[in-house]
Amino acid sequence: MGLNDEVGRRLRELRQQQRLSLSELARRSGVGKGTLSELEGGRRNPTLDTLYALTTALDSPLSAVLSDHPRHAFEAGGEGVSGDAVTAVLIERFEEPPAVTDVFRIRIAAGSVQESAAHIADTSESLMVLTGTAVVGDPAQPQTAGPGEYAHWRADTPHLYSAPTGDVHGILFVRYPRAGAHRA
Amino acid sequence: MGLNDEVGRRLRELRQQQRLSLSELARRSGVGKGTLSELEGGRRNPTLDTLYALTTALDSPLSAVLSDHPRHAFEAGGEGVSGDAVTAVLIERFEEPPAVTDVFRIRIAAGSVQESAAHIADTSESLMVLTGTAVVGDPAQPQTAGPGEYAHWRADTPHLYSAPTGDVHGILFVRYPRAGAHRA
DNA sequence: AGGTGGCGTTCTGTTTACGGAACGTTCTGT
DNA sequence: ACAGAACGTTCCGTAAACAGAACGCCACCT
Repeated sequence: MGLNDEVGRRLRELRQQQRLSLSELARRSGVGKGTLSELEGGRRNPTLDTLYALTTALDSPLSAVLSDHPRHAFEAGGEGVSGDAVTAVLIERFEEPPAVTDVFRIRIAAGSVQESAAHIADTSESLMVLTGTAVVGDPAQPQTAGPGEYAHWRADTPHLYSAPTGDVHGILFVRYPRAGAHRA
Repeated sequence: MGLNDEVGRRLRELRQQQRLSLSELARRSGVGKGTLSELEGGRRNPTLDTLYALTTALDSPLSAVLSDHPRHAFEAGGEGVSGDAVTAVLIERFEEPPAVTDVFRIRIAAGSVQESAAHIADTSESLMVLTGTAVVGDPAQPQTAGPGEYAHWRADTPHLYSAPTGDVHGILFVRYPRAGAHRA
């Protein structure tokens, strides 16, 4: 049930869908046909270059051959249940001398509450809600933001994310100083 | 030109986002730290197993590290609201029954002023400034927003975008009622 | 100060993914 | 029947990806 079995299987499927022989794909991609044979059989652990050469020759994106695991846990580790209450994917990162801003596409699962530990000093977060109603920020004085609304809070203290009434989608901004100090 | 440079760069970004040291990530993923160091430097051609071990330890999907979607989608993304002074690329669109929200990556050229005509009724816009200082909104009472700050204005009247002191980068939200009949 | 422990890089020996050659098989055509 | 050619698999020498050790650096101890 290896990852390489999976990738090999997909590779073979893709090739056969295009009515290409193993030899022909090897020729077009520049990959040795022995390599390709063992790869499709899941008996090899391909390098990125090899995968890229093959998917390109198959006119497919790399993702066509990788088991797409579209889950990303936000703020994993730390305390508490880092479950699937909040998922976030980085879509942009801005760096300028004094600070860095990360822009995430975020989803808060319906009915869930997640508390996040403090980040480094002078970190702040902002949320633009796209759909749903979010309750976020300081646990003592949380803010509520609905579709099209905006919230801003300090993130150098513990803070929470929750979606009491239904799934929330939004864009989250995390802004923190550029200095590289570590906290305990 | 390397695919491996790109992957290495993303890997490092992801790791730093999570405030993990190289050594710590190596420990958690079971990947040798020498390997990880050279990988982040683009001096290696990682195998699938290695990539998977790393992205799993980073709680990210494999695709987060493959130049496939995340950032190239922006460059490829076509639809823009472009004038002389303002360039914008759509990065996300949310549709829910009452309204649609478009999320743009926006740049306002230094020293420029652009006025936009009124959009349809009940349209509003919000801007999160990432770098620079923007002056935006109602021409009679424009708002100023610096890095990390936020502005919101009605867009069903003429409104302006300007960057008096230097290039401005940000994320622009345009929210408008859903086209067509009002359905409950 | 010396010591301790973290960091990221470079070095080293082992393992293995690679391209290509050699192989057995099957399917043409003459 | 026998080429001839294509197929996919297995073999082989080489290049390189790997884990881990050794290194130099810096911060914080006692």
